[in-house]
Amino acid sequence: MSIQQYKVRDKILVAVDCIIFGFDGLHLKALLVKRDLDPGKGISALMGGFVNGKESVNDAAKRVLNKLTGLTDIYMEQLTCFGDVDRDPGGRVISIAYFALIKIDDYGSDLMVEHNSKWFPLDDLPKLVFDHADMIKLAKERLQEKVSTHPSGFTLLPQKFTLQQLQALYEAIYETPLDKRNFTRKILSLSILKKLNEKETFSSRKGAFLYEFDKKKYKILEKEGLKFL
Amino acid sequence: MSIQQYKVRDKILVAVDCIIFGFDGLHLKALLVKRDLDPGKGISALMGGFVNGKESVNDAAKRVLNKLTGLTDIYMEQLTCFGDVDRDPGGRVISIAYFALIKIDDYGSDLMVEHNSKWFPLDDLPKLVFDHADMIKLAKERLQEKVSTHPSGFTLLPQKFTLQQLQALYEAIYETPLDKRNFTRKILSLSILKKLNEKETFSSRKGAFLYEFDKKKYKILEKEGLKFL
DNA sequence: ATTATAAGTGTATTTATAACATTTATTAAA
DNA sequence: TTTAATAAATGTTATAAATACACTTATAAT
Repeated sequence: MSIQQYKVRDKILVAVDCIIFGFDGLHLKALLVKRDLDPGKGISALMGGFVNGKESVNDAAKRVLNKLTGLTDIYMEQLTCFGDVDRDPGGRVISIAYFALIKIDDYGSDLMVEHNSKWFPLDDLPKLVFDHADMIKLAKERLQEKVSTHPSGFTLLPQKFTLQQLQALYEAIYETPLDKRNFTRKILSLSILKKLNEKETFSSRKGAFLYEFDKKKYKILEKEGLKFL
Repeated sequence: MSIQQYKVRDKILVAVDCIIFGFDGLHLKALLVKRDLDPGKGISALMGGFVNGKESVNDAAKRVLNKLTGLTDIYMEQLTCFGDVDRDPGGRVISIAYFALIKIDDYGSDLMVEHNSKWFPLDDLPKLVFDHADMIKLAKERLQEKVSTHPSGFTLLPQKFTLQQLQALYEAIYETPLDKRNFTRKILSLSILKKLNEKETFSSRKGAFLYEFDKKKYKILEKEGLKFL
């Protein structure tokens, strides 16, 4: 219900593109599709779509993400707007980029076939359409900042995880090795992990204790501001 | 020169809005105008405008900012996209918000008359149109993060400034008092300030030494990542 | 019983942050 | 010319955080 319309001006196509991060225990990965329309048909691209007039930009991003993954309640936040005039040779399209973090195992192989999608390690990306490589680069930087002050990274791990998995995740995100003792001490000192009476015995004979993120405790500590690593 | 056009879809009006920060030595302020078109005519608002089809979103923000201030080379960065469906009762308009930092003295009173603009302390803002209050709130949070790792704050001060002015600026941005000795030691330890052989004697009998930001030194140290406060 | 594997753990050093009060330079007024 | 007033300049100590570094332990497979 508009109370008054603006006079005719340059309307612009608005798209959303999603940088979807996953973690396989060793490498940070991005989920890419083969673009199914020209320009750039057949080239690797981020999952994206146009924002329609009746939905918010955030909702458009959720819709696109849900279409690709079938998942709802995905951790997602807006990255930035890419607004260069010639970024898309198909027309004047600005794109609002979002980055999302999902558990790589939640994304089934049937969906990969259906959407012609594939995980790529961040350090070995294929050629990408338009400015999508810039988007991924920026998203990675934002992810690094984010996980240093927020527990968002846990979203990339299974619900139950070992301290070594968590460390491997931070090492992959920061692209730097970390000292195991210092890492363990630091992360446990935050007291936002719940140690379970379960071990994962897949990767060692001794077995490593599993932990869970303790959301309640975190909510209490959040206000004062935690520093992760 | 498009190589192929997308088929007709929902095109959307795209606006930019600028949160322009200034510092008067005591308070952090935002520059606001009286909106000159409906809806919301006469109500306080951020300076904004529509993005036209032939300019990048960033260029649109620069244009709008230049129109208001007459200034070029302003420190500015994109904040985020505000994309709710009903955020603007005048129609479906998404807005890319930018925040800018200027020296309050650079903005002459003739321009204030011409644009019906005025500085408001952040803790005493008038009623604002649409979601502009949210934009300012978010911009302030981003500014706090920004100045903790980048020397952007200097952009709000005169080129030559005293350590007390700099401290007052950080106190205003963080909304918290800081210890003078600790502040001085910390900021000087970064060695990105050049002490001048000049004193400013306006606010004390003894006079306080003036300093300048040393851009060259900063560029060298930047890579390793500085932590300001 | 032995071996192989990754898990789990402690200390000492360095660096950063935080808390805290007096002296100094200068001008204006007595 | 002394005195008073004002803000500038300055140092130390205590606490907390980050870093560097290597051996012991639990378990399953042989």
